[in-house]
Amino acid sequence: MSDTKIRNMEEFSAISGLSRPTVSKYFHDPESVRASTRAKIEEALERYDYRPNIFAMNQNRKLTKNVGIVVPLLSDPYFAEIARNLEQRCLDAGYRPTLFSAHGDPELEVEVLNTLRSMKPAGVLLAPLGRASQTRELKKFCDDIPTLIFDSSVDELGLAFVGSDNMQFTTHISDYLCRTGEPPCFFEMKTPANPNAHRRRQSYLNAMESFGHTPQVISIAGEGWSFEEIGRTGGHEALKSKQFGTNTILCSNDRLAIGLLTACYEQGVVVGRHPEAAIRIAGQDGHPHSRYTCPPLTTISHDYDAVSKHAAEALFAAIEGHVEPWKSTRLEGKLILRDSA
Amino acid sequence: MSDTKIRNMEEFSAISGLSRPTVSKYFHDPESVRASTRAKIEEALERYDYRPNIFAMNQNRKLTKNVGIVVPLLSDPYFAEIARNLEQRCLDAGYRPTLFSAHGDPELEVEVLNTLRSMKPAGVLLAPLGRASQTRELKKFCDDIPTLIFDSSVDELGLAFVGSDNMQFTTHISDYLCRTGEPPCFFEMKTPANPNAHRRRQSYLNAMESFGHTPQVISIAGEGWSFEEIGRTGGHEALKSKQFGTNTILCSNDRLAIGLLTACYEQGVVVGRHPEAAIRIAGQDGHPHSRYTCPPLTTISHDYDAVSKHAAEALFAAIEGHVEPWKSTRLEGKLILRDSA
DNA sequence: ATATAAATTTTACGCGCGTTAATTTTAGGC
DNA sequence: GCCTAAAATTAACGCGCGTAAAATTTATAT
Repeated sequence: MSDTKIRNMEEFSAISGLSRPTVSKYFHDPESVRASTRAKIEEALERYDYRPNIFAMNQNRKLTKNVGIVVPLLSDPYFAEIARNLEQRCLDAGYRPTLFSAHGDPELEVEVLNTLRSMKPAGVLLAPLGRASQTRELKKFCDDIPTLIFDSSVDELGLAFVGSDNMQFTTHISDYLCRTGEPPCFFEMKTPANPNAHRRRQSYLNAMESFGHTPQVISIAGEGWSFEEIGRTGGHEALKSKQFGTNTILCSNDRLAIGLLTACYEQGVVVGRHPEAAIRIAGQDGHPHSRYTCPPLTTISHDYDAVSKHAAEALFAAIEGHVEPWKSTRLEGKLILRDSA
Repeated sequence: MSDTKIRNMEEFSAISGLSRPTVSKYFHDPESVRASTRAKIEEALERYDYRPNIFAMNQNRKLTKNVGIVVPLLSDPYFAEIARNLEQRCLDAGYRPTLFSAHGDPELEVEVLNTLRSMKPAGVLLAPLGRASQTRELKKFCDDIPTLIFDSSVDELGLAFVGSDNMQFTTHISDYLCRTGEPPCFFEMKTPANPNAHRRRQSYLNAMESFGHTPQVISIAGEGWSFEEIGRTGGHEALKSKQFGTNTILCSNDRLAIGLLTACYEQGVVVGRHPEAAIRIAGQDGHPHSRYTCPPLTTISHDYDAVSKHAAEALFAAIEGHVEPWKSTRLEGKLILRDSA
């Protein structure tokens, strides 16, 4: 590795014995130049560590290789995990991913979208916050930039939607709970931050009806994304005022369940499916942490890998020109049986 | 809002009735132009949504406004939280933060650093993975780009180090545990992923010595960053073979403690500080999840806000030319008393 | 009103690379 | 060795903005 600094592509093409346009072509697509030429460049690349100036590169290119990944809340390990998965797929496909989080704030989400706009991304993978108020901004964004919506769907925006089949989630786990004990009541936030919650409640109601059971929904107060705390506080209240009509509680999501488990612990309520337990608690999401609660949480898990694979591939296909009509793909979850229910 | 598209700064300066260099100056620093001029620009900004092309902007500027934030593992809520905090501070200070995670992989960390290099960042906030093998690459990076190291220190690299006082952490919580019950043994990974673990073990040994107690360190096997699973597996083994010489266990970090709590649950070992409990467990870090374990985890918490405030301010000061000699700032943690110990 | 400093305008070049069109070289088949 | 298609070179322009120097205008104090 020589340490003479290469200032630009002009200099680099000189030392590799080629012309600048050829080298430029190489960086755009290594396969587009002759093998012997490619060898020359890659040899020079070994000796000098030159990298094209990305700012100059992206300035004129109609299509950059940038891909934006936007999640509503990165501190939620569920989104962190799926973002990591997507990021890796972008890298493997030769794109340059950039990660953004709205941190639960709709205004920040709009800010992120604007930042993204100025990066001229080839495409964006977006898990929207799902506030109705932002749909207009969102629509404008999707009109300008190839955007694939994942996790939670908003109208028929973007190229396509890929996410989990929330209906199937709730139906499946409700079925399991009904078959193995008392039919569940449903524990949720009155004003959920995530729109998937509505589908889950509805599926719960449908499932209970089809089983011939009376549904009971406990909707607790609380705003924002601190689901565990909301679940804990709401759980305390519900326990104290004996709102749970059955010994089985299906939570709208795992984070709420985690908070409820804490509330149960704090009130000395024993949770589990063994005979001495007072109640059963189940969640939904397959949250990375659900394995480590006490008792470990029975839940129905997103197929993280399949969701991100579908999402990434659909976006890349669209970027590369394979036009397809808008489509919604909803993947099934897998029941994970643990000790809590 | 008119919808005639502004193509570039030339056009924008025209409709705001000013010259391009003045407008350019404004975007570089709004305070650098006369108030009346600023008003004109901002009025035009209301009517037309023009944003300077960031690629063209950054191309020639010696110093961009980009700031890189690099953490070893974004799916760890501890890093996610501190990254969020740092990101906000960058935004507030007028910088453009970009978030990166090494996802626990040293090679990816080097990749991230190279990507960052090509972004010509004004500065970087880096929490290194801490693998000895990477220090050379890391040093080269720090030589070229103003880098502030946080969370875990590597030699005397970069502009400065800001992190928590791991010695104080362990000393303080050891002291608490000794005063309130049996002296603790120390539960850690044999080959920790994070170098802070070594300081914590040493502080534990020192603390026990100064209290006149015999220390006991249980080092469990396991590679990588799946601390909960490592803690759970190692916990099971340690419990079965009765390796814990006391009824009090201080874990090297909260994630390990969370895994150990699960192991205890699974073996029917009651954890807590009440009379019926068999053992006490304490963690270290103040992990966002520690509040919701069962029992809630007693721990000593990073001062998230203070760490990120110090780190961000030190970097901004350096960027703005306030040269200071290398300095290490280690902030104290706060004991959080909960039910586990 | 006048002087002076500060702000703005004008003019012009450069950054590093994308890209295009015309020209020349090269590789591979006959 | 010749022909042809493919690849590389040459030459040149443009992208959108940073920036510098000189000329001009504006604001503020006297």
